[in-house]
Amino acid sequence: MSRVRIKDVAEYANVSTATVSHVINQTRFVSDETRDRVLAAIETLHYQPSAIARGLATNATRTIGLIVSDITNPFFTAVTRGVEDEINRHGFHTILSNTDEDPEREDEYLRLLSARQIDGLIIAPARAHSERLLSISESGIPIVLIDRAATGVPAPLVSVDNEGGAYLAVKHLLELGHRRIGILMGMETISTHVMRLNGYKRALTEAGLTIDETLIARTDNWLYLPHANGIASTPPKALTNFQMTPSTFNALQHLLDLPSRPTAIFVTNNQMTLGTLFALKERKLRCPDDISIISFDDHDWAPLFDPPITVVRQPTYHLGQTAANLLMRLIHGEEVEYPSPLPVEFMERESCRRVEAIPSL
Amino acid sequence: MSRVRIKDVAEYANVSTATVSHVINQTRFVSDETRDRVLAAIETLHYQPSAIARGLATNATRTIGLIVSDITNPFFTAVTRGVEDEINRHGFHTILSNTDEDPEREDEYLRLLSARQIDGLIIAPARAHSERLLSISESGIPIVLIDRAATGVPAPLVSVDNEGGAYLAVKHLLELGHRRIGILMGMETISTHVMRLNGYKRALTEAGLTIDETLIARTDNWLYLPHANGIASTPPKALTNFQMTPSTFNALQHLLDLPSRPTAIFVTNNQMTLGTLFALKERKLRCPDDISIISFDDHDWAPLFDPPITVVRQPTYHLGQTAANLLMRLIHGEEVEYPSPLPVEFMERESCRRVEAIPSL
DNA sequence: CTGTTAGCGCATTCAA
DNA sequence: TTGAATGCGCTAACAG
Repeated sequence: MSRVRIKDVAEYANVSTATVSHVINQTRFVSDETRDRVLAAIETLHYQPSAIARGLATNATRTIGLIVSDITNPFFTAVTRGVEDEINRHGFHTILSNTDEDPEREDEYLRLLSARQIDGLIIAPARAHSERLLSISESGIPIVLIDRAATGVPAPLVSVDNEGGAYLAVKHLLELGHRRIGILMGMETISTHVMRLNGYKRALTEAGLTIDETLIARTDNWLYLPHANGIASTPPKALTNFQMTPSTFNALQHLLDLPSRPTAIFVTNNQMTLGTLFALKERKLRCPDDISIISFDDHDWAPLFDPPITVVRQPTYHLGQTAANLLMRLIHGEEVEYPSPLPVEFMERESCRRVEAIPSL
Repeated sequence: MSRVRIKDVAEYANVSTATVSHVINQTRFVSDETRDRVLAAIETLHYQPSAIARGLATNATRTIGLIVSDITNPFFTAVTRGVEDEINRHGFHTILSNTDEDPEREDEYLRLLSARQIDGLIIAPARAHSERLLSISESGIPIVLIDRAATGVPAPLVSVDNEGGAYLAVKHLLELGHRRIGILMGMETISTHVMRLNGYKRALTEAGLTIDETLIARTDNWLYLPHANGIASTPPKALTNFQMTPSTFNALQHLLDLPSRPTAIFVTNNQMTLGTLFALKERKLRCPDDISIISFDDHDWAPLFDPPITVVRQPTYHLGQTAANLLMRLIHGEEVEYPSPLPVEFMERESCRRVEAIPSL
């Protein structure tokens, strides 16, 4: 730890602590001569100002909080990296927290972070309405929402065009001749999923189809597999009931067990896509021969799956960057206008096939 | 921000600030009556102690630093999650930094973190020897190394049995009859890769084979693809030259262009595995028919590749947990013994085939 | 059982 | 062009 304090530097350089402070922060004029002396002293003593003390004096910590549901979700991994890079570029630090979509954990983290006097917060809220988030906002700390909206919080939202992206995906399936199109979606407490459902519905409606509620499978984002399944080293997600019920896997079984099975499924995030592929494998269903899959959110390995997955890609890293950049501007007291949704990109690969005849109903 | 200070609580409860502090920290006896009064005051005033002020007074920030090369690498993602969970369980926070294996960035982050007076540090060092890491260690802040060793730093290392795992992998290939076995490895500045190379060599030597240097392909961990290749939304890794040269892709070309091509390749981490699969695809080489692949480090999607990849799995999440747990004990002043490497697990899938005849030499 | 008070290391106002 | 002195909010002697 920096055992040498500003006082030591001052004595060594034969100036007051005020002067040392001012040369460090360039906050008032100091003659070349004394400045050099101070700088030299800092150098030889290896002086390193204490961020803590500075924080107490200035009421600014140069630290921001980042709250996501799970860093292990590749979407948030990339977002986090984007935030990190941008934040660090400004000489700030990021404190990371995972909520696992649990509102209580979110509350706890919000409490802890505000005690830490973070200078700003980037959050993918676990639910649409949070009292604590509101009160943090009211206390004046800048907030940027990422990926998901929160009601009542006067903060910019950085997200993609979820409705439009979903619309694109489903439209693609329609154009390939599909008529019974299922959707596998996450919790409707999350605005993102609602938007994607909306896009799905709009595409179907525009095509003159009616919405069949049995084709809408809901799941949480977690546990895409009945466990003990021998796959990699992810956190023990199966630990809480909250995370268990109902898994992607189960939700999908329902869809596949339907008397008239959908010929295509729109899967609304990348974790559920994994679950879907596992489920198809277990049921020995071939994609795209038996069923077509299109997914929201791309990843590095999507082109390497069997088959390569057709997706709607979101600019994940850029999402994080944008949010961080916005937050920095808010922290610096600038006015920012609320950004419009970032565009998504359609990536056609091989997981959707053309169907000729409308399946018998 | 917490506008209400300890003084306000004290006045409201008609006690001294000392008493308030003591009921909060349970650091000396307080009568039930006054304690209740204080607690009530805290409640009604929504008092939230300032972590900053506390930090200045106690010289402890309840914050640790975590330095990895890239959170986007699924290995470090899982490790980070493990660290996070364990650290938060103790009421501490984690500050995250990505070095991209760049020693200068590492130095910079170390500097910033020590100015922040973190209570401890978990680091996957970018290189074996770091002066700054040494000096941080000497200044008395607890350090735990993760995944990789660093010379001269008196800190526990939490890693897996890299040598043994590599040995296992190569032994498997040998048992399947392979004799020309290539290795695709990362930078030798990282101890982990050296250990894996050692395991590779030991297996070959024990089998009575001589080490063929042309079968050893070295690469950095980055950029597993010539860019503009239309895959997901990872950070712009191609931005620095450091990260570009020589990519997995190129290193692999060399191996595949060999006059007598290896019949199997041991790929020493998951990022390079992606690169390998892309390269095979581009060369229209079938795995395992044309070439067998075995990889160090598992991931959720490995079973879904075509073919499912045989791997040596490491307990990534557990690795992070263990490191964090160790660090907490160091922070609390406990003596800890240096842990032995965690065991790896062999996961046979379908990317390695038996070869009958020894290929003509 | 509880209160007074002196720092923690820095930034900053007021003076000079 | 620079110093002296005060305070940021809390903890922890020391005192009672």
